[in-house]
Amino acid sequence: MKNNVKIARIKQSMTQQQLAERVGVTRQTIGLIEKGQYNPSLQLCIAIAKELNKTLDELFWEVDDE
Amino acid sequence: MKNNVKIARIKQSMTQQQLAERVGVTRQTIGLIEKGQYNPSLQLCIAIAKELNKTLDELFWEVDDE
DNA sequence: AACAAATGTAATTTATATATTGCTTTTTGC
DNA sequence: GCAAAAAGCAATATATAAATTACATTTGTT
Repeated sequence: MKNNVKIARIKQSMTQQQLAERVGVTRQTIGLIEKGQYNPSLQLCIAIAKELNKTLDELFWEVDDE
Repeated sequence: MKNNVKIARIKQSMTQQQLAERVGVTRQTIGLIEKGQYNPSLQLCIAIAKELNKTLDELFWEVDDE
């Protein structure tokens, strides 16, 4: 479940906390998603993508593992 | 939670049952996703997209409501 | 070195996606 | 029109995403 959330978030100079608040989840949830340990819901993925000015594909589609 | 799964599935002349089997869920789950009543997991969205030869964006991104 | 902010991590609880079963309704081919 | 397949729908059970709380570690700043 690799993804590009962390990179995109840092490019926007946003903390996990800030992103979490804006999409309505906790900091821990964002942390685990970035770590690739969670299988987030589609709604959450969409909310994150919109906050980071990315599309689903840019963040979650065919992300090269490791 | 509108999406383009039903359209894409029919274009591939696949039944809900067949798609369900190929992505490893039940027919009911596919039915509810197509109806827009579910908030599926990212993994399932990716599996569906791959089976239908689409990307996440094509199936789930900014789908015009009705 | 000391402090603070950001992040990592872990246990427990709660909400909800998905499974299972069963029945009904619609669609499609003969 | 009839039969079978496909799809809609609903109740209950189970697995897991996400919340909550709490503490540890890292990173940057003075």
